[in-house]
Amino acid sequence: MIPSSETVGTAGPGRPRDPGVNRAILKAALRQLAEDGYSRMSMDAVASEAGVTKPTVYRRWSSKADLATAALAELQGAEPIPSTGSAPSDLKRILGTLQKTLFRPNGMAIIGAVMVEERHTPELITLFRERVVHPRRLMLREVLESAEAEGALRAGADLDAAVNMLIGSFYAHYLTGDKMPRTWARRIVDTVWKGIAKPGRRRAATRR
Amino acid sequence: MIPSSETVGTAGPGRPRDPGVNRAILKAALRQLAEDGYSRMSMDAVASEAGVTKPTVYRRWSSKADLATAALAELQGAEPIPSTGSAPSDLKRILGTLQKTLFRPNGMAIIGAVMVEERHTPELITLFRERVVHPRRLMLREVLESAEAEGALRAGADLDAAVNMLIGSFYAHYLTGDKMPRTWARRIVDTVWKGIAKPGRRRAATRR
DNA sequence: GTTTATTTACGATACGGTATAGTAATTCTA
DNA sequence: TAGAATTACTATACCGTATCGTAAATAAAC
Repeated sequence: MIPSSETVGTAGPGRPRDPGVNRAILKAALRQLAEDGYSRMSMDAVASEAGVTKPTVYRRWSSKADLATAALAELQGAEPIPSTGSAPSDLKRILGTLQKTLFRPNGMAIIGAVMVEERHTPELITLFRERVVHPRRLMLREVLESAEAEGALRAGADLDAAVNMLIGSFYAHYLTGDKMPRTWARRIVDTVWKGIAKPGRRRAATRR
Repeated sequence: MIPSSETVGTAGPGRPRDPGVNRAILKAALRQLAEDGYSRMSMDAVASEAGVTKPTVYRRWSSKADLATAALAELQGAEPIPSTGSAPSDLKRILGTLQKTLFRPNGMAIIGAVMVEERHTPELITLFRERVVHPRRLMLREVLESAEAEGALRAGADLDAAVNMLIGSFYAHYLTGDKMPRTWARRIVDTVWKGIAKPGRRRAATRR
């Protein structure tokens, strides 16, 4: 467990820190990390974009890697999505928000940014996995497991494969460079669901 | 259409170029591109690793971006895989080689490298799509279409979704950081196939 | 056919310009 | 007055270019 490396401002004497400065720095760092990647993200540019100067940044985070991981840690995992009672419908909603997240500007670029740094700055992808990848997978996994518990899935359905297919199809599509159709989430879930659900069963009506 | 930017050595008088030098430079460039990413790849380091000096590199490629795209172009698209007659079996073989390609050292890192440069050096991802992404997708697509022509798939099967799921599941798995099981290709194809094949039909025996 | 000039490739080295991470030295402010 | 913020700085790295000398091949002169 890596302790937070952010230098805490003690509440002692002297001028107190402006909490807005922290937020501005992290926001600028995250934006540059996503748009330019780690190695092009510069402490000068982050400071300037945040409206402060470099030593102000270094007072809070001791290095560039430190700041970058702190910025990544700001990424919140997927917000919980209320269940609709129907597994395919739940999956579509989860993937719908995933689609919005990934395909807004730089939603996908941050994945490239942490991937390419796996060798030089492995703490980035480690944290990204903890904060973003695993929570999202868990949401899908839970929907699938509860469907399985209700007997909706065929025996031996490969839930792990299903999770990877649901999420990975977005990545694969992104790499084509084509525009993502708005019905994408529905199409993916429909196809995956046919692969894991009990056959011969009328498919539940799906809301939308 | 971008013409090859490599400076061709005319066969006129003068000392001929050492063809081994070209290969060594491209190999070093590709390695650094994959391991370190584009912005950390340096012309100094490439030259040194290739056993030449910088002007020798610049005599052949006019810029760093030029060299990087030339190195990427060396990536050959998937080699053709002979058909076995059974679509699921063909898919498994294609995914099997994909698995070997992606999960050998730096097989995945190059994807991150071109992704993160989409803004600064978009020609990298453009070329990568042409040379690597599209050929691979086409192979899968062709297997699926011929299965469809033989009436093996259910009506309205979403082939595009299937292709994305087949490939994307690898990417999604990679992002978890877990080891890839050796049976992965089989599991993915099995699940996808159930989602697109005609139901009620005894599944063809799959070789292995 | 031998010799000489010409042309190109390459190594080694250096340099200009720019950019970056991180660090004093100094001023400001609660 | 103590800590926060700024300005100025150091050290380093990199891209791209230039120079100088040498190796290897062709073309021309004799």
